[in-house]
Amino acid sequence: MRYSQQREIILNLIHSTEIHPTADWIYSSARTQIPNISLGTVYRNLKQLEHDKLIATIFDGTVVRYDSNMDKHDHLKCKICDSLTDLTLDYDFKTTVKQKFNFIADEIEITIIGRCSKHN
Amino acid sequence: MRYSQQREIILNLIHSTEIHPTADWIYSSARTQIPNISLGTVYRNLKQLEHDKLIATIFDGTVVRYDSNMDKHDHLKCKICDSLTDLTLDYDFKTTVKQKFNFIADEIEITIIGRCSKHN
DNA sequence: AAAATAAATAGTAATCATTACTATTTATTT
DNA sequence: AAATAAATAGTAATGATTACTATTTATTTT
Repeated sequence: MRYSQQREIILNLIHSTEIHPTADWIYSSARTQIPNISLGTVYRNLKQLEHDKLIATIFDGTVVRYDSNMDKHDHLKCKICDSLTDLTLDYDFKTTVKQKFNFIADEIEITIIGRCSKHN
Repeated sequence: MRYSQQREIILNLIHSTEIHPTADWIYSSARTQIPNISLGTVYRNLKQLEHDKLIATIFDGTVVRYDSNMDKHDHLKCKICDSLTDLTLDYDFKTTVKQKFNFIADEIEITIIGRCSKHN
């Protein structure tokens, strides 16, 4: 993968925030640095960065968000402020589903939806 | 909510299958019974049925699926055949996140991704 | 049972996120 | 410095979903 300033800015933006930004947020933010960056460039680079395991994709309902935290973790989603917060839960479902369903688990996605500490 | 044949057919279709169908599958299937049913009618009714808690929405990556199983349950997603299977896991994360994060959990979505018994 | 009504429909246009395409630019190699 | 192939900007196309509107239809009222 050849260097590009666009990709570096996109990756830095994702690392700069905890909000788990959308492609559109990244596009708007990148434009303050490269005003004529193309939205297609953002999407292409997001795909490449995900493929190279430098960022992760989160499916938040129907919208796609990006995460710079590559460690195994789960999410808290606040219905009121729409925030998505990382947390690490303790479980061993892989063993359970192998035994009960003969299912080989590669990943486990857990999202807990409710009200965060600021909104209850 | 006034009766309509279209809504009845849509609800029956969702109850008739285990595949957790998409709006498009429901539209195609409904057309065998009402050839000129409108796609907008399908979407409008899906929303109404969900609002009235007769069906549930599942976000499978970026695609939306519909589920007639309204009991609390989780999903196994096979990467090979793309099937989505219901299962019920045992956990108590609500207590954990209340204690550790003062987060009030309403729902918990768990999807286990991997290979089902037919594909390993 | 017929007329009135408001909800639901079909069909089409609009929107939104994402992907595809292409001529031009640019990082890297020769 | 020239060659080359990857990356870009800009635009068009796609796919899922929603919005709009004239017409139809289930239900209520008379």
